[in-house]
Amino acid sequence: MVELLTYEMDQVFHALGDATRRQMLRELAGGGRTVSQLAEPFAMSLAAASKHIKVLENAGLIRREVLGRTHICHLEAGPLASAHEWLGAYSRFWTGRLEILERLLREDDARKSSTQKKGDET
Amino acid sequence: MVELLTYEMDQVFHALGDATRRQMLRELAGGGRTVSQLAEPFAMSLAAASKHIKVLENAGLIRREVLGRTHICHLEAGPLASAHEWLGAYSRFWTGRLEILERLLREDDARKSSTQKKGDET
DNA sequence: CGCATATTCAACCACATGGTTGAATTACTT
DNA sequence: AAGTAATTCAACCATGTGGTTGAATATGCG
Repeated sequence: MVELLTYEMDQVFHALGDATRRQMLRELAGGGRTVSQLAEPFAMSLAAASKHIKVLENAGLIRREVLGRTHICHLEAGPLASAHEWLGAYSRFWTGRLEILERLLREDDARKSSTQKKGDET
Repeated sequence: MVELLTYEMDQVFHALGDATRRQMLRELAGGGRTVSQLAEPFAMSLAAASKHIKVLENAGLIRREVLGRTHICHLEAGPLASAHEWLGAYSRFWTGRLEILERLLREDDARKSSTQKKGDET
C-alpha cells in the first residue's frame, strides 16, 4: 500500500472534512458520474460543486475521464486506504474500551428489561 | 460503536487534516501529556499549539483533566473509530485493486532484478 | 503575600475556504 | 454556422484558519 506524504494526508483528511465531498464519494461508490450528476443533489451552484470536485481530485480521491465536454469522475480508493491505515494504528485504543462499553450497555439493557417486566406485572 | 453526526464527522476529519494535530495525537498515544508537553516539539507559540489542542478537543479526539494549573490531555479514540469505520465502507474498492497492484509491482521487481543480474555479469 | 508557572484570551494579520455570478472555454447538435 | 450543453474560470464576498503578541486568568511555591 502506498504511504502518503504528510501534505497528501493533509489533503485527504481535509477533503473528507466536508459533508458535501463525503456525499460525493458515496455517490461515486456506485460507479462513475459526470460533474453535473455529482452536483445535482446539492443546493449550490455548479461552480461551487465543481470546486468541491477539484478538492477531491487534488487529494487524489477521484480521477476524471474526459470524453469531449463530459467529465466522468471515478473513485480512487488508494488514499482512503492510506487514511484508513493511519487510523487503524489507533485501533488498540478503541477495541478494548468499546468492548467494555458495549458489555456495560448490554448489562444495563438486561437490567432495564428485567425491571420493566416487573413493572408490567404490577 | 457510536455513530457520529454529520457535523461531528466534519470536525473529526478537519482536525485530522493538519499535520501538527496528527502529530499531537501520536504523542498522546504514548499516554497523557500536559499542554506544554504537547506544544514543545513545535516551532510555534504556546497559544498556537493551544488552539490546535482546542480543535482536537472540540472534535472529541482528546479529553483534558485539569489538575490545578496543569491540563493533562488524553486520547479519546471513539471518534477515530467512527472515522475508521466510515473509511472501512470503501475497503472493497482498495482491497482487490491493491492486491493486483502489489502483484504487478512484485513481478516488475523480479524482472528488474533478473535484468540487473545480467547487467552485472557483463 | 509576592513571584512563578501553566494556560487561555483577545486582537491582529495574511491567507484559505466555500459560496455566488457572469463570462469563457470546449465540445456537440441541428 | 448558430445554438446548446458541460464545465471551468475569474472576481467577489463573508467567514474561517492558523499563526503572532501581549494581557489576563488560575494555580502553585517559598
